[in-house]
Amino acid sequence: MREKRLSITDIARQLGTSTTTVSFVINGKAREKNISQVLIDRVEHLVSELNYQPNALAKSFRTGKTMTIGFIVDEISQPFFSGIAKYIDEKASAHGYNILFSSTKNSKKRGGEVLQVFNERHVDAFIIALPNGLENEVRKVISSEIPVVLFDRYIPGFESDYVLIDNENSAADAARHLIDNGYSEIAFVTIETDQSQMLDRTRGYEKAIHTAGLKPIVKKINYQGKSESIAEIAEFLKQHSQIDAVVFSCNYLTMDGLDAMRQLNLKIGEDIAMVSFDDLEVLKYFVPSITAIAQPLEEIANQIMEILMYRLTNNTNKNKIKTVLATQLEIRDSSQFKKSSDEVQPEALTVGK
Amino acid sequence: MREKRLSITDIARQLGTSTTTVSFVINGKAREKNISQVLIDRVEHLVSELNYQPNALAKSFRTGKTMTIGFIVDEISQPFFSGIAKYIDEKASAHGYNILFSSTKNSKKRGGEVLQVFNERHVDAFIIALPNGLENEVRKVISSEIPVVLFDRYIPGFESDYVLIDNENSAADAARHLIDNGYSEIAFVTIETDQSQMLDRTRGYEKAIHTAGLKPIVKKINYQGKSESIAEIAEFLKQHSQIDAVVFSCNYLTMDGLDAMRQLNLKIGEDIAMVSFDDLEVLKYFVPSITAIAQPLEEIANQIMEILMYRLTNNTNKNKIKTVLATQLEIRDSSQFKKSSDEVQPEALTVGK
DNA sequence: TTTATTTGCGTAAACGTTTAAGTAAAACGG
DNA sequence: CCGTTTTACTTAAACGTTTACGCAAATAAA
Repeated sequence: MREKRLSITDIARQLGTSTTTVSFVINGKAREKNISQVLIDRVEHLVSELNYQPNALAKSFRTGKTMTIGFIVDEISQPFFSGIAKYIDEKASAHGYNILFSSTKNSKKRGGEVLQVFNERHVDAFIIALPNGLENEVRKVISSEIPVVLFDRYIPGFESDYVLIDNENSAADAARHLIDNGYSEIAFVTIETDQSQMLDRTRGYEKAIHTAGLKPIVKKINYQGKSESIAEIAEFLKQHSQIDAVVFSCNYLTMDGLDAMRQLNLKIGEDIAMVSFDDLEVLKYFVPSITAIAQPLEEIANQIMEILMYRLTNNTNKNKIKTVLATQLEIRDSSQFKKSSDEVQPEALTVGK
Repeated sequence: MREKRLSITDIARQLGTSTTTVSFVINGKAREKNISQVLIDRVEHLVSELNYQPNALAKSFRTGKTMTIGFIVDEISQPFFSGIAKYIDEKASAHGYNILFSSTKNSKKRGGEVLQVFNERHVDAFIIALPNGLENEVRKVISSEIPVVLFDRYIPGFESDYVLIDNENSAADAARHLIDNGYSEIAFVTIETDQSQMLDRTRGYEKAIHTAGLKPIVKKINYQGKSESIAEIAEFLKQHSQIDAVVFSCNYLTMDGLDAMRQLNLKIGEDIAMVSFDDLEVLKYFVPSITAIAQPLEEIANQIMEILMYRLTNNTNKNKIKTVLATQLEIRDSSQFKKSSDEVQPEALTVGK
């Protein structure tokens, strides 16, 4: 038996005025609409006395604006996405927007459903980590003039606003870092995919390797599941025993790689060096700590919200805004072995010697 | 220039029928409302042909149901919360509900604002990790007959549905595990708070310690920030050099503890054992791996959604449902030292010996 | 003083649905 | 064949806002 909420009509009736007036006062349009100060005061007083809360549903229905942003990612529990979500929430809240989220599991089907549901709910804008194969559906949304900002990945040639990181140069940096530290048999472990960010990372790695006159060793995992992936990485490392360093192309491959190396009893920083694309808490606390390419989460979220706010205020979708951000290579102990062992924590390196 | 969407009226007009009929068909009430099969078919045909999508906003406005659940936590980026969010999203989506989330930063002010905003938006239900001091506001929501399920913590004597874990016994288990493995100077590091889950954990620890005839060593951190916390833990451990094991009462204290121990050059599993309340990926991959109390994320989410669905279908708020779930003590290498070193991985224990 | 403008409000329509209530025709019961 | 029930639909109100438009009174301009 939910009691009926106070409506703007109730306020108007109690004041013997019209809903128009009350609405103007509540929305701060009183001055421009020539409402007298006396009446403004009376309205405001009663509103706060009765603790009147406007019905956002009715408002949205009438105006078409929901003050809601749809946030669609592969999986909200992935630290990268929940980290972005954190900052997006902060910034959106500051602008009066709320976040409606859902995970797609990187499934086109789920993605399409979420897109449709959020559309029916009239979200004012979308923030999307584009799942495979959903381009056409997203294109439809974009052409219906609803602001869409993609992040983490995009489709080459796909016209939309996006915020990415410089995947190619980041991967190249990582490879160069290993090269500079004396490694020469540097592998790159990635997934079998046509997602742009993964291809860019692979290209960056290959360029750096070629530039150094080395031979690239690329392993593409056809990702079926965690245990299969671990086994495949382990097998790969066993088969290529010359490898002295590995770059893993994303956070979950890094984790699988850690498992694989543990299985093979390979000691990181000693038997083999590694760099992770994506920084994870575990990497910092690992002994020896593991070098990683850190994405600037807050900056990504900032840029996304900048674009969205621009789109939402200036009602235009023209001239797509394409932002590419730099990453930070967090150099840690385990990738500095071959060059000189002085800088490495003794207790990490003397293990088993 | 967003083009006007198709409305139920357009459908009705094109078919030369009434909106009522169309509405009934769309909502699957055609049979019970005695719509002829012929007409049903015509409506359904046109609806799919024109790809008509009902305006969820108008629907919500009319019915008062938004098919939205407000999810309010301290910080969505914390793995515990984003893990719960993941499962909640899955299960809610399956029931046609979407999740509107926001983080409170455990601030009463932010929490109150979020609560109010979500209320104005007429979310159908709330899932809340109750921030300090927000009891009265939440109580108001509950008494307005909107389903609310609390999780992670609650207020003793606060009448509401909740899903908790058995904090007291979990902490006691952890302490007993250490005792059984031969540790005797076991500290408990927690925060200065009156949050129920922390008090319960402390009580569990103390009971187990007392039962074993040992002396409790409790350190309460007045949490001001990460670096202060690390310093305080380090100072504490330095002052009490007799300590041979520590239980950290929550995930972020565990992380701070790792930092503090690193600062002091204390080798986990060797100089000192530890157990973390809350499992984190870093703990599993740490060498030696670190024992932790793992909360059953999916089961917690399951129970929350069970309660919510019950409340949302049976329109009653009476007889609060209070669920307490067991945890799993994930026993790993670093807490099995004192008892016998046979079971511990050699490379972990021989370090520095 | 007359006319034009500004001030200060109110009236009422509209947004897209759902649904109570009504109606006419068909089917049924006796 | 007449009254009753059932079938198959329609009419119209309602949900709580926003806002275009209208209008009278006050003020300014001429």
